[in-house]
Amino acid sequence: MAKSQDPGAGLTAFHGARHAHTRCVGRALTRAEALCRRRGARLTYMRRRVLELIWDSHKAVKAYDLLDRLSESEKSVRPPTVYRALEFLMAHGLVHRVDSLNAFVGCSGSDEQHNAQFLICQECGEVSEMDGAAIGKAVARQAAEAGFNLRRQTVELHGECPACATR
Amino acid sequence: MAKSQDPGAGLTAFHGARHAHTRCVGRALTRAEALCRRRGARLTYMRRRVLELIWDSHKAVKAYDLLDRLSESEKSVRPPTVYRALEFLMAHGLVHRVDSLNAFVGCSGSDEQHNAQFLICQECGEVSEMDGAAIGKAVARQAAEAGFNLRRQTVELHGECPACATR
DNA sequence: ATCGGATTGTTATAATATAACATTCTTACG
DNA sequence: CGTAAGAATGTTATATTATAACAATCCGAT
Repeated sequence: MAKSQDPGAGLTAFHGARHAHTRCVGRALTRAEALCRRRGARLTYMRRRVLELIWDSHKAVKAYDLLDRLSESEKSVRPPTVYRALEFLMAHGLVHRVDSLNAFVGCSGSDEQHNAQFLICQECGEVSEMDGAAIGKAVARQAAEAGFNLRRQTVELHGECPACATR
Repeated sequence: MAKSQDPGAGLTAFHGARHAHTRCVGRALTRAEALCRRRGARLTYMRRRVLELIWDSHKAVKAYDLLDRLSESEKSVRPPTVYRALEFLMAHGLVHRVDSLNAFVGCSGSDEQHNAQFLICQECGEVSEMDGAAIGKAVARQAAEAGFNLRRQTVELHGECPACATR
């Protein structure tokens, strides 16, 4: 249940230097389109463009890097444009904000509401999303014990990904 | 083991509107002094001043709020001064940065290295530090399963504290 | 065809943080 | 003591991240 049958495409795995990344991007865009259609939300040109750029790698991307890259292809783009697109994408769970990096990463989880946790490699910068049920439960339980009404969790784990750790 | 014998002074508890807060501040300063003496670190006037201001409440404080408050008592203080004091205090584990708030909170944990987790009330803004062993273990285990070499964790839980939840 | 809401453009600025170099303070040592 | 060396702070400037406010445009429903 936790393991993917397709190594390299697992949702919680780190990705090697050369995996078929086009597929990751394709999958993300397909999912975004389907999700927006279902919800009657508009995946406009700019929003799709930002999503593509975010999925350009498995690293978290800074808003102003997106801005620069957009400004290469489009005519000069301003901060609000990028932040609005990010806001939309986050609202629909297509992108996550990584608070400890002030950066954004594509959501590789399910459509459903999920408590995302992130493994962040300090070496290569790759970010891997987990839906760690055990962590989620431990968090929920401890919050409950403290009489705390839990609404949202930020779990960001910094260290070395398997590839960088063994290097 | 998880429960404090002294309600109102427990390390992982939220604090009521009127608890004897002078004691919290006093405890924090005493601890800071002892710790710095032990380590041969200098708890200078400015560092102590910043620590006091942070402990003025159990809420997370923004760097520029510290700046403003310092500028009331001292002659105009500039950002680097505050950030340097914060850097020192964080390096010695006397203060934590709450990434999801871009703000800082006094450390109420032990001197030892601890994996702090934060309960953050969205209503009143109070922040309560936990050292949730269960969470820490779940996190460590899941990281290990992913072949991830864990170095640092950011666990910030947003919701309503007991007082605000029942209101 | 056109009205109304959603989206994007544009300008300005707020909020957060650090670089780089000058000055002052403290301490250890002669 | 006096002073040299390193630590800490002051100062100036600027980088980075994010949002407010209002104008223009697009797009779908009537």
